Amino acid sequence: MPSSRADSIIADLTESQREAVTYGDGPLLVVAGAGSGKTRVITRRIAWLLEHGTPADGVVAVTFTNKAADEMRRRVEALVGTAVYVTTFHSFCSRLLRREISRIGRDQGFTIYDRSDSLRVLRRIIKQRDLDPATFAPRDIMEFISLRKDRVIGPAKAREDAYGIEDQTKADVYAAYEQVLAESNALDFDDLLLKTLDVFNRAPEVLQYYQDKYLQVLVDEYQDTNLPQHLIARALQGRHRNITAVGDPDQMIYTWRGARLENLMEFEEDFPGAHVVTLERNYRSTANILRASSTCIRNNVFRRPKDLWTEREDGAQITVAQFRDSYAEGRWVADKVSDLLGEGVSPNEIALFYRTKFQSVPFEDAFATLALPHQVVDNVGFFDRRGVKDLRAYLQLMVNPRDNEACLRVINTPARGIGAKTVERLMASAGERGSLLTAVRRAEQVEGLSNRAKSAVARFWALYEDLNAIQASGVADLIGKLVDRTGYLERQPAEERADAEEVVGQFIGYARQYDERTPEGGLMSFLEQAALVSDVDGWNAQAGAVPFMTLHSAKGLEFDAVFVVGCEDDVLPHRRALEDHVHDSEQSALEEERRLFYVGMTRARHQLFLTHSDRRIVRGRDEPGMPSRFLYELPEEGVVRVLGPRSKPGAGSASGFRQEMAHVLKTKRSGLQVLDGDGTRLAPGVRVSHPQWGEGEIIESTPLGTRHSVRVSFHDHGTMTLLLAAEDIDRQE
DNA sequence: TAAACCGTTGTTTTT
DNA sequence: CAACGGTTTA
Repeated sequence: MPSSRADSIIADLTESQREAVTYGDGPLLVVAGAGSGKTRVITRRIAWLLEHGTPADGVVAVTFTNKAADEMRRRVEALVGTAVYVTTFHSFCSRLLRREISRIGRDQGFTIYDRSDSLRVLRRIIKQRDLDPATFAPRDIMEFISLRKDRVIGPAKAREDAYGIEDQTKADVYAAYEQVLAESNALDFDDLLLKTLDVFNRAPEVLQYYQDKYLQVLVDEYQDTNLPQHLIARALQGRHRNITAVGDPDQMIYTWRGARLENLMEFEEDFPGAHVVTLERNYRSTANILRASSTCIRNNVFRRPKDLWTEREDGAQITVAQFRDSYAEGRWVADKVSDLLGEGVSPNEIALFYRTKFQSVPFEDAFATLALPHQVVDNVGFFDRRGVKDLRAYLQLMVNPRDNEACLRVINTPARGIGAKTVERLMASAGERGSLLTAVRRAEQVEGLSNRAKSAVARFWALYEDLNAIQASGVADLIGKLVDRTGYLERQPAEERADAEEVVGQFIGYARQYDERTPEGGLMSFLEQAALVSDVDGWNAQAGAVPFMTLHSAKGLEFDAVFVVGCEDDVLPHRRALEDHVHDSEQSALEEERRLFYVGMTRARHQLFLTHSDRRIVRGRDEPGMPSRFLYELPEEGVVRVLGPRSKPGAGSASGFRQEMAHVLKTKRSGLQVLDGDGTRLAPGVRVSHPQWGEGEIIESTPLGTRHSVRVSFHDHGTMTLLLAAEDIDRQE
């Protein structure tokens, strides 16, 4: 019964896109090259299914990030006016486990441990067992465990498979780690997937319920799914066998996290009778960009050959530019972006990608200097900051009193006289079964505690009860009251106070957004969301700012103009990546790095810039760098190579650099004093004083995230552009 | 107990 | 150059 709306869903699709969208029952694999309309196919297919009788709540679509899920939900809703369940594997599992985890003898109030929580647990176990920290570094053991969890190998099997005493010991630590997490009623990221599989295995009726519920299962980015995710997808498609997997082998970039290309390459064996549709026409990029990226990726040997084609024009040439150092690189990129903005390109349509996060710094400085709007996409970094982690731990402990990790974190934060020895005795008293918090409650009976310690612990217990009694109108309100009652800010050391205030303020702001979006949400789901955020989730695509992000975060996005910076050997490809033993050979590790480069290039619609420097600062050291070997793999045609200025900064500004030299100050202790008004306002006309440059007047002030880019005309030293954060300004008394 | 000090160590990517 | 761990000191 194709309605006219159903017709319009496929009206503007090509033959092969239409084939994928309208395919009937049974497993379907869509191998979709970069820019071939993958997202379009998946959203249209959902719309098509809904128009052809599938009820809205019979669909589950899985994407890679929450951001992508929101976007897809929005698009489907725009097409057919119905909301469907679009989620990530981890959110899906977490939500499922909140309902079903009792089936495997666990409690639904579980805490989700992130990597740093897991590392703390491991550190404790390692110390407890007196293991040599050189052979048994927490990171190494974490890797050992995670590698096994990605392959659905439990501690017992790990122990069996262990070859040599070292792996045996690691397997023992793995077993202990599992026990500690169970005692704390905590799950790590991998557990979310594994426990879901456990539930499916141990309670077939639960699996059957979900199989009956989800008549259509769609999974995006299938090339980056790991074994547990593959098994979950396969379990869900159960009897109806309606699964749609979409992916591109050339964009597999998560081997180190357990991604298995086999999930995609052997799809037809895992899902017998599967239909395969291949999309090879690229609609996104100019012919130059497509040619360059295809030429490069063709160097991968472990690859099923695929030839993307386009009917587009050659377009602008790709620029490969070389610089003296990363600061020159930053200035040039900022200058180019400034030109693009001048030509009317929206800042939302320009992006900057790098291999590693720390590479953002010189670019942030350069952009700030020219007052160019930009946003460093690093959500996870925010949730990892100390203040946020502390407050989250308090909240977590309220939801899950057994969470020993959270308890350990907050019991003496801020300092309240409960030292390491006291904590140790409490832990000993809690023993195998009871939680640390139980020991806190019964501090009176704990042996070996001084009266002073006992009363300090009793005060902490009173505080905990007090926190639990808080009546709050929402999560933001709750956090606010929590900060008050714990004295979190007041007891912060003076120099960290401003920093902590800012972090707390931002966290409350985040919670307020949550309260507004999900008024019925509740604390547990807030914490869950906070635990499962990804970097790109925090990026506002409409913010009018150029996003800076890692190549990994860039997957699935597209922009008019793209800058891939730091294209140097040891960075891209990354040295550590080539040493990684997750890969079975250095060759395959190199190929993954090449795919990463490929992902970056293929994000660009019209303009692509690839930059590299001869020197860069690594760990405070100035180190030489060679052009990335990938740059030599680009074709001659459609690529122009330019050399940045060789001269020292400031000494002549040959090729279009801004004449006015700007000084970017370190964010701390700039020593700038505001002489007018309340001493904090950074508006034009306000007089300021600087220890080095004397007095001046603000000409222009542009907010840049948490900072301000401020142009100041100094009476004796001309115009400077300063990058200022609130704590940089010495308030006048 | 906690603050202050000092030396070592490490940095890839992230749900 | 940070961040963290371990030590010493008040």
